[in-house]
Amino acid sequence: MTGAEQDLARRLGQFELFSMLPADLLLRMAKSSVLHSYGAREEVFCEGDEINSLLLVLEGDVCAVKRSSDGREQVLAHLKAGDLISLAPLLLQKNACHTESGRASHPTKVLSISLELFHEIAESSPEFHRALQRCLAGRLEQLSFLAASLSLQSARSRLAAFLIRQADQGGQPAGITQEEIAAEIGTVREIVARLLRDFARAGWLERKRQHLVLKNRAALEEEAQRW
Amino acid sequence: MTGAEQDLARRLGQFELFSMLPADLLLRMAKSSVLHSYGAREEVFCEGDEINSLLLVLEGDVCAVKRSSDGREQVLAHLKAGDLISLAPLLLQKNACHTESGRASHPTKVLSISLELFHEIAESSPEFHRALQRCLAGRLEQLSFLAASLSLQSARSRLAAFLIRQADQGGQPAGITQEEIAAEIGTVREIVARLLRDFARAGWLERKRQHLVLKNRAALEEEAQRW
DNA sequence: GCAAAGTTGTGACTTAAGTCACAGCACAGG
DNA sequence: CCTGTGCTGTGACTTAAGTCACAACTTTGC
Repeated sequence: MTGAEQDLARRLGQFELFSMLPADLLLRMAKSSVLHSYGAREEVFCEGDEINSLLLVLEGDVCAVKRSSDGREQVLAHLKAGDLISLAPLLLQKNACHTESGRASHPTKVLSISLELFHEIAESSPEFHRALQRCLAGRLEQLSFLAASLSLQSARSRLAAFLIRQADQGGQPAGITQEEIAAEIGTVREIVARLLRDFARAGWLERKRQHLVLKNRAALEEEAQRW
Repeated sequence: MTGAEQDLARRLGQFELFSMLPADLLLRMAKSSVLHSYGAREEVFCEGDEINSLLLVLEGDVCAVKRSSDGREQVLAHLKAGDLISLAPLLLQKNACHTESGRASHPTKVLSISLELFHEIAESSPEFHRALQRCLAGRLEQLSFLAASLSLQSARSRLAAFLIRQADQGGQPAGITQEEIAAEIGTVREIVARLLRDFARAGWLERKRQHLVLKNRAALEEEAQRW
């Protein structure tokens, strides 16, 4: 038993999903797992691939995306530290496949854990079941919101909402290209560019290449509320 | 103990979600529950209302919808016999509110069960937890698909896909208005009318007022595959 | 420092989607 | 049987969104 494995086990125990698991189980997970590292924009998994291990995001951020034949993408979820990848297909059947593709949006570390161990964990603790449920329920709410906003809101409102969300999380929206913003809000790069220009002209923000500074949050919030 | 209650308990036990529960628990559910009936297009619950009991669809079909301020609707899910209503918010916090509105799309019976009893059930059986997870996971996959198709597919393709789905379930798509189809596929009534005309002109279906007869399923399927 | 690759800005254009208006149809209930 | 009410069909129009083309600007790597 190495110190690194104990360290990893401790980190696992800090994730909400695993916080109720006994130390020996965490240690077994740490021991039997394999670590993968990905650079920004690198493909982590691919729609259609068979799921042959449980993938857990250790750090970074993986976007779950669906692609159209003409190369457009829609981001459906962000999987961050402590999140499990392709959880839904995994729970629905044995020998499941990824139903989305995954791309690291930042440098990311992903832990690969054997499926047998996952099923053992799943059986072990009712608390773990509750945590899984909460996790699924949260994603369900997020996706409901996304689907509704794609259907009922304009690209303009979705962009405003996205900017607000970004600002709330990571300080200022930075290090993200217009192409990526487009994939988040369900449109194309040019539309994002034009809308950002509109917002800038209205004095709501300043644009400095991948670094947007919000100047009038209230106005953006109002725009985001339009349904 | 009346015969009706025993009968209800038996029906509950036939739903996948409750099939693992002991007979006495099913009977307690049946006894303490209240039955509500709704006509077609009647409102069952409303976005923003507090969730003060567990709602279970006994028979019929409830659409979970979100509305925009200008009166457009997007259907996000269909809750059928054996499905629980507003499950996600319920699992996420105490004193939760409905995050969508619900409208019966056919005559529908809904059972109202006390939240305390629900929590007791939830604790009782690990099998129940697994069933809940599968239920959540299934809805997650459906919503991912919906969000992706709203973003990446044309209204034309979404309509074709919808017609195929309808045909696969309930025989022929019947008893549904163009307005309702529009809410399903995320567009407005006139677009549905025009697209149906196009399909009819191409000989892919026949339109007879709420009764569509598919004539060329292969062509529709191909249209539905366009991404 | 320069070439290459990626990112952004923008005008001109096309097209899908949505809006408006209104006529015809069907069928439910007096 | 007629009359209201809701559903459908459709043309004309507007607008949001998407496409294309291209110039300019940044960053990266050699």
